[in-house]
Amino acid sequence: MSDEPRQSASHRYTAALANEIEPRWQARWAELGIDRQPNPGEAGFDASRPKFYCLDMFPYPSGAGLHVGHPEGYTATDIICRYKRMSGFNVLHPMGWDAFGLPAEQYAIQTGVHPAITTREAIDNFRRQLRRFGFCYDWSREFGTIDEGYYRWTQWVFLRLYKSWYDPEAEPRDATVRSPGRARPIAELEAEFASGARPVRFNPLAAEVADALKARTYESWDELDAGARRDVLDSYRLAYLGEQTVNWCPKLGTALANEEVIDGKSERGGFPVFRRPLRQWMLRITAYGDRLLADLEGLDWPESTLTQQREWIGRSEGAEIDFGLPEAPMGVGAAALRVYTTRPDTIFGATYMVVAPEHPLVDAVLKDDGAPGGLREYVEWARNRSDVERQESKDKTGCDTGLRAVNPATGERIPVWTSDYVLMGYGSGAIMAVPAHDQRDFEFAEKFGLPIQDVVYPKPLLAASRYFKRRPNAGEKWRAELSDVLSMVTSENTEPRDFDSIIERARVRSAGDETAPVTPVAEEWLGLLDGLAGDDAGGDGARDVIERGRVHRARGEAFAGDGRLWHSANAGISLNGLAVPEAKRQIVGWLESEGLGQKKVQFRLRDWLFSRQRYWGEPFPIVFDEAGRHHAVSDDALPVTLPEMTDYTPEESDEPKPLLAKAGAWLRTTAGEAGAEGLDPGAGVTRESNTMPGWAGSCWYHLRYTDPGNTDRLASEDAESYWMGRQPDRELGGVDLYVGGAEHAVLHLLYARFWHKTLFDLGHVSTNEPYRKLFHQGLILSHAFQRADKSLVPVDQVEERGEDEFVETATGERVAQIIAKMSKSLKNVVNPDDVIADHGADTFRLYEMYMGPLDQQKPWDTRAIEGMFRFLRDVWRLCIDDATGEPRVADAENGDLEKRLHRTVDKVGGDIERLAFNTAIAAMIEFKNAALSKDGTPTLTADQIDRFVRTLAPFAPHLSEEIWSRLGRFDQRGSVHRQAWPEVDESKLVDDSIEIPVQILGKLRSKVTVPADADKKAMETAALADERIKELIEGKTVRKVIVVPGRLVNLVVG
RNA sequence: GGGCCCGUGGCGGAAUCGGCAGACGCGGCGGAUUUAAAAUCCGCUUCCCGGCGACGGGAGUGGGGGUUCAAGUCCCCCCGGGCCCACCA
Repeated sequence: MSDEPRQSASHRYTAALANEIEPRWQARWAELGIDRQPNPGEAGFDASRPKFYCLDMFPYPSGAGLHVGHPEGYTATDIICRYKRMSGFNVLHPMGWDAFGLPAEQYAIQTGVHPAITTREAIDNFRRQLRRFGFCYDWSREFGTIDEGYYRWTQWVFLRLYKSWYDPEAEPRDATVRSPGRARPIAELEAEFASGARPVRFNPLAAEVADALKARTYESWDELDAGARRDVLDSYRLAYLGEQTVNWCPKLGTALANEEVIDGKSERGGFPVFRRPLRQWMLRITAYGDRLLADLEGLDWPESTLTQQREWIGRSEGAEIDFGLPEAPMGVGAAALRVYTTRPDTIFGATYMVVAPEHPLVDAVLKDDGAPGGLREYVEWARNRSDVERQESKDKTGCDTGLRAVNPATGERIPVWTSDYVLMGYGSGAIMAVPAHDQRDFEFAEKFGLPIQDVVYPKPLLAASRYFKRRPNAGEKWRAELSDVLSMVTSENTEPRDFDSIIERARVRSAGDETAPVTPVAEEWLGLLDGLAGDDAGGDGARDVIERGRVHRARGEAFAGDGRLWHSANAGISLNGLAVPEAKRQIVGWLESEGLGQKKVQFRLRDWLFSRQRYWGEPFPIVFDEAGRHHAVSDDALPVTLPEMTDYTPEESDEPKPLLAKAGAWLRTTAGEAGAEGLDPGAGVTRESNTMPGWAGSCWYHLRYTDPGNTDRLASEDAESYWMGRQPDRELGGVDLYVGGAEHAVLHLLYARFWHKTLFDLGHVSTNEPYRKLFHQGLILSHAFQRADKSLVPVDQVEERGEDEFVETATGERVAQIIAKMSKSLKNVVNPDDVIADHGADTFRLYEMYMGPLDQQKPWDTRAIEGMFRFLRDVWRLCIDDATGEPRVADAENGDLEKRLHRTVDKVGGDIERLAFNTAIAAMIEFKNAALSKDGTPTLTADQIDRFVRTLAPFAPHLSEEIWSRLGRFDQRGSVHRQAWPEVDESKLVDDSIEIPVQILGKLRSKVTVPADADKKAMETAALADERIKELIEGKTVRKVIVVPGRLVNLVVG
């Protein structure tokens, strides 16, 4: 082997060489600090450069280590950051750890090892793996959310929420706020109450405060005692204690997320789970509902994410309506039942009402002796039913409460039922049921035999009638056409967006067959429409339709679409003949004038449940005095650290008991010891023993990176406003590019926006929105195998039998190869460490970027990695002599290659800007293919290698630096990663002459070469002079010539 | 059930603004080199028809229709796949 001639080529690019040069350069870069980015005011900061803040969603460091999905987004941002740095930007590109969380705690329960230990180990492993990729993070800014120096400020932000309220009338801080209102310190509210500048009352926006309390306005602040003042102020806080129904598992001693509850039992252990109201910390995110919605406008975010946020916020406009309860038994206590509806226009069709099983009215009825039989049993069953169960079975269940309400529009007495399809958490927990026009109400009414009353008449039929009227002399053909229209109208439950398109389709269908039969359905509808034709708004014809034409009902559906009202009249008001929007306006106006209801904006968004009964999270900076009142820990006393514990097993209990409640010595202390504000230092206090949820740390980490070591503030004003501030050319400030998975499209991004906005309102940060531009990388998938019954088989239990034939080893059964998510159980997870060992980090980076568009999901193909390795090997061979390891430099410049190089630089730069790394790499491969000589002679001058290597550097930083160094450039000018992006000579991008296609009737027939700047006339002349074209148009008339300068010529011949 | 996204060669994908469909890579086929294989290098590679060949003709971007001189791209309908939300009145 050793005498093999090619063996002398010992300087070839191999995996071994990659694994030698990569760590070597990583160490050298760290030593030189080339990825350090100084802050304003620090040595080495260049104020003349614009800034670029590029943020990756920081990982949760799991024990399993890095997944191939992590480096996908990280490589993309790395390329952009390196490119931006070369293009003259100050680049902030940090990395850290989202390290509080459940998995570490679960592991601690099993092993007794403190979560901090396992988490620190996982962080060290993640850091090692990330560094091996050569990412240009400024590691001097690294932190974890579990660092005391970090979560101290998480607690500090919580206290800002605790000490603030939302003033809907306050002037926004700047014009980027698109909806009124702003958070203000609660001290200002107190001062306004005390001075009489503001009427003293409970917070009208507080969901946790009873309506009766909210209705009252107090004479003066002095009238109230200290306790009452606290109650009033507490109702305004953005962080407050409120009741929320949760899934409570006594055996596990914790509340569970809905996903952790299956069939009413805990996922772990199978213990029973109960829905239980629990008093805990809530954040008043609903106060920001309008702003979180309105400020989405103007963000450069994926449309799908914007949509998801809008839907999650779920703003709807409707009305609150009071239904009288004249015969309610004593003890029910309410004279009216309040409902929320988005369709007040359908009130004439409200034939019964439904309240949630948790509704106070139900409890009131149950206290009464006259409660109907079975009600108690139903309510108990329903209240203990988990959300998961409710979702699994959508069969309607319910029970009559025996109460009767009065429909204010019709004056009729209607029954009040209870059912779990009405949720206590939305609106007022009660609805007016309109079974004719709401699918859920319809199903309920069908099941329990409740009356159904139509009041809205579908518009397509009105449109069809107009169409019919336009053709009074309709013959067979038109009848056929109309029958098609009608069959479409009646066969589709969706409202056609455009009636003309239906007509168009009908015309197309019937065009081929003039005698198309008139179907029985169409016949019926033609009859109905005949009756209707005389009067759109009403009359006997329309009434006939209403009575006979209950098409939707016949199909087992309620008609929920837009349309016109009918049968909607009493002595007080008539909605007959009105379209839905107008009918809504009229009925709400009438209700308001009668004092029976008013317009109401409702959000789907609920306040954020912020307490967890867990250990491994941020402790609340809150203590309770002996009277049970909460008090803030002062800013100076932060952080409140977690107590050491030896046993992480939750306590079995009937009452919710957080894990920290076991830490007796920590739990019970004095106000002085805890640093509590406004209490006698000797007073005994109990610490809040819940911890914050995993989301807390990720709500503001983008701010900390700007100044991670600051001990006085969450970040200095200078650093924060420089990195997060507005750019001269942009309306919005914030992070310039935020890249991460689409799984965070709602919760993380909504929570972070909320915190950021509060900090903005209070003057702690300089922008209204945290993330100006957002991008989601697509999932990286893998192969898996599927049996005929669709069950999946791990890849190690399958063998290949020839072309595309796979069988399960154990059974010999044939299985299909499919694309699936990587998962441990399928044994198809790719380990980044292995890929780097086999090919090097540069190849790995290139491969992941070459797989396809960054935002699409793509299957991992181990074989295709080879292609990227070959590319890098060829680049190496292009620049470095295999035998000597010296650079291969041509003396004279090849003009064609020079042109290509300029185009490549231009294309790659543009592609990076639009995150199209796959095509950028393709362009570089093309250049390599053109430049690589067949005979082994050098083709590129030193200057050309210099520029090409700079172009490749953001993608393959190690190989580029090595070639750069062997070219002598490192010694002369320092690292390739601190060089400028190669300049593009515009004149090199255009050719003198270009080949343009000549089409005849849109079909390519020939090509002609014309000067690049040829005008229309010249192009036309050249095209018509072409031999082939002349031949083809021989004897035909050229009717028209389409010339697109620089692109093509198209001849229209006839 | 609702919303969003996506369907292009054997495979991943390209076509950035309605203007030459299939760039680039993988795989495959043929050849060179080799005692041989691997590796490497060179060539071909959407399909169909004709031609020894240069080449010529036709079809073609899930299916059907429309707009246009021109459609992968825009509009309508249908089919298939994926993701998210899901009793929110």
